[in-house]
Amino acid sequence: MAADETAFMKDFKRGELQVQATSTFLVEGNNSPHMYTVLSGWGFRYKTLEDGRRQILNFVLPGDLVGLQGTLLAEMQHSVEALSDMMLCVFERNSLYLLFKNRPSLGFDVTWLAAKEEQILDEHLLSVGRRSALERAAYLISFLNQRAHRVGHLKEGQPLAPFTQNHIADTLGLSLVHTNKTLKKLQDKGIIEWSGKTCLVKDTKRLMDVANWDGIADIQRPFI
Amino acid sequence: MAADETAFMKDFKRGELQVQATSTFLVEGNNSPHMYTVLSGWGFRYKTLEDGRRQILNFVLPGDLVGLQGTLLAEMQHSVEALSDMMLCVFERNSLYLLFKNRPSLGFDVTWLAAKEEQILDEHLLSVGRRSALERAAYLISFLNQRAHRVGHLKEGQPLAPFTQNHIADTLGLSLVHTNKTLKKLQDKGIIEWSGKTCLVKDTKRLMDVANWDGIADIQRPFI
DNA sequence: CGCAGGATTGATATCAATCAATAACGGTGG
DNA sequence: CCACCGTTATTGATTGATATCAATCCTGCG
Repeated sequence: MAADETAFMKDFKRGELQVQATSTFLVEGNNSPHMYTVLSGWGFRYKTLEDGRRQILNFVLPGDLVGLQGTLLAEMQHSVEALSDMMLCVFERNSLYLLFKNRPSLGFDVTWLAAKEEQILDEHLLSVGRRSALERAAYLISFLNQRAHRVGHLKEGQPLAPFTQNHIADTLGLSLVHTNKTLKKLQDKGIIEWSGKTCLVKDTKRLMDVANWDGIADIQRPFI
Repeated sequence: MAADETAFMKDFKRGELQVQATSTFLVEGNNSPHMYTVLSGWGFRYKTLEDGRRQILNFVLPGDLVGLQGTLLAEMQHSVEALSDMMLCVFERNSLYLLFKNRPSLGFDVTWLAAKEEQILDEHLLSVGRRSALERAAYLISFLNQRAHRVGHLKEGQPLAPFTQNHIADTLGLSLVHTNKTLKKLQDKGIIEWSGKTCLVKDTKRLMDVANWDGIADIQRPFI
């Protein structure tokens, strides 16, 4: 980001928000006046049906934009919850248009991020719709691992954390029990190691193999 | 759209493209130099696994932007196929940034459409991940029907067409046979009527009821 | 008339959900 | 330090939903 852009963003920025692990900071149906960029920590976006069934849509990591839908489409149709403590950069919803007007390149970046999110959802949908339980689990863990490394959220040899098998289940569209058995299979093959609220990937290549997945395109993400 | 914007778009526009029903006009992995807006007809976006399993991600209708991912992220990771004959408005991929620079409000609209697509994918993911076969089918048909009416693609009393139960199956993440049995159930309840490559919604309200779905927010879509 | 693509149906096989315990673990209060 | 408790993980048995297999039936069309 160029110097003048940084200056502009500083102006655009409204403050920082710290949220605690397990707290839901954006709620479906609400009409928050804010939009965020994740500075540190991670969380997830989800929707629920009336009877409580929950589907996790995607995870948010450092550099991700959160709440754009609410900003553009008037109302959030999903909630966002923190997995770890998070630090967020807060923006005023109403000033988004100013960004497009005064800094077209930043507006372009926002669109880039939106398109990227769409691409990820496409892959998730393929996964939930057409991959078997084992393939799905392998894909998800591989995806999370890769993404976490890319944004510098994880160092080499560190496990994904903290999250429960319930989170995995609700992402995969499987029951908790079956998810447990499926993860066990991956563990028995020596591909991953689940322990506590932690998942270590021991063999990235085989994991992607099982998933029948090529990985995330290695393009530089713009940062806003 | 204001008069000067129309003029600008005319300049931006590269021509029109007519595609025949069943032809695939954007292919996964390709790097097309074009981006499109749908003027008439409809089609669908999809991805496939190596062994041929196919997942339909979403449908494209008049007013939709097609190929934005390819433009921003270098490579299309899904294909697009026409269900009916379609007329497309062709744009040059490289000039997208100009649009952001010279007509921020249009850039803003592009982002709006991207966010909307994301919202729809969220709902589809919830559906495929957590709704039962019957609920899923009801949701999908209800969704398509509503969307087709909103964009003026369908008049009152007309059935959705043309598409096969195979398309439905590949959208729902179900097998063809089970999809057939599920649609039959909806038909036996008197909610829909499938005939040939056509599906008529007879009772919108009950359909949404079965699906446990509230419908698409009735916001005006920008047109590009 | 015969053919091809699409729709429909019944029988059977599989995968994943549900039910029901139990085990491991961390945190808390005594 | 220990007993207790809630959350998370694990396991086996059973049920239920959906996939697969194998026909058959339409219907529009050459």
